[in-house]
Amino acid sequence: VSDALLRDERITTLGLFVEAYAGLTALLDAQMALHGLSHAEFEVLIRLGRTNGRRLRMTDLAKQAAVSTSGLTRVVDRLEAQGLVERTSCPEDRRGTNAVLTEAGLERVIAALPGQVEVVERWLTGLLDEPEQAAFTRALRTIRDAVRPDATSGS
Amino acid sequence: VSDALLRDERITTLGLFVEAYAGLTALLDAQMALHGLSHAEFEVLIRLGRTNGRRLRMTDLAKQAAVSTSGLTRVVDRLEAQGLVERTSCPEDRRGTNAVLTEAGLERVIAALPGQVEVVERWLTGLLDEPEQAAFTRALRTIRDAVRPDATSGS
DNA sequence: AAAGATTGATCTGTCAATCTTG
DNA sequence: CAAGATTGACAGATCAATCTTT
Repeated sequence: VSDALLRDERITTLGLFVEAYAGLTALLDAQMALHGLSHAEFEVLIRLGRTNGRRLRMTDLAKQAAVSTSGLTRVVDRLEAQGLVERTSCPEDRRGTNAVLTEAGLERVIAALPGQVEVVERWLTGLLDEPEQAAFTRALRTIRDAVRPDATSGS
Repeated sequence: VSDALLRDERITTLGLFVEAYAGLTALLDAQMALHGLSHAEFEVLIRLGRTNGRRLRMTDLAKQAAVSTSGLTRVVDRLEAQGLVERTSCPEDRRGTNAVLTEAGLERVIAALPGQVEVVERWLTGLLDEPEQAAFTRALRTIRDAVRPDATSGS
């Protein structure tokens, strides 16, 4: 059996991407755990925090956070139980539900942010000089725009 | 409450990283599913395929693939049930178990690779010109080397 | 006692089915 | 009937506990 593909350059790039992501998120998750948040919970809170009115429909939030709608239902269940998010029904479309960030939710995510920034600074941006950082960010944005056309739904 | 951190540049970079990764792996996973493999299974098979003797100890394989040892036990259980991997006990240390890639396992991962390469080419390398690709790969390697010091255990 | 591997309990996410509203 | 959201059943991974070998 020919196995040249096992060493293919593009597969190597993919491997680096996967390993860098896994290593970095392990550090980020450990940091977030100090503030009682999981990756998925942080993802939801920060997206609500950045939105006008600090609220999004469940469906839009699910698309942005790249989870299924049922997965989002469960994340929001947990966040609501902690008082970090509230559900309110959409006035203009009674099928819909808005997830709304509470004051406590905003405080929680803001409390977690300095630690997250520190990890990113130490293990990512701090390892690259200015032009490298710019090139890296540009490449990521190019890829993101291609593979996640609906990542900004509702915002 | 001050919320300037919500728009911090480094958090934005992190967001791009997470979204690019999520979008890309969704495409890769769909492609791999056509060959009956999950992400974790592919990860294990390709690492065995690249190793001398096509075998690794469970502990080393777990470190490389960034899963817990119990998680690896379960992945190898499934792969063994499909005949893609075999367990053999280490001759020199009877506590250890080697996971060995079978001929069928090698064929399976090689069959899946062209599709993976195609996805990477189309949604990552193909979107960047030569110097951008080189810079992107270099940055990823820098980050990976920092955050995953044990990613090459046993090889 | 420590290391390698596995197992039971549990947690988190998905898919398919269901309920409500448009 | 389609869209938004939720629920039950289930798949995949982790942690803590256990067993064997060093």
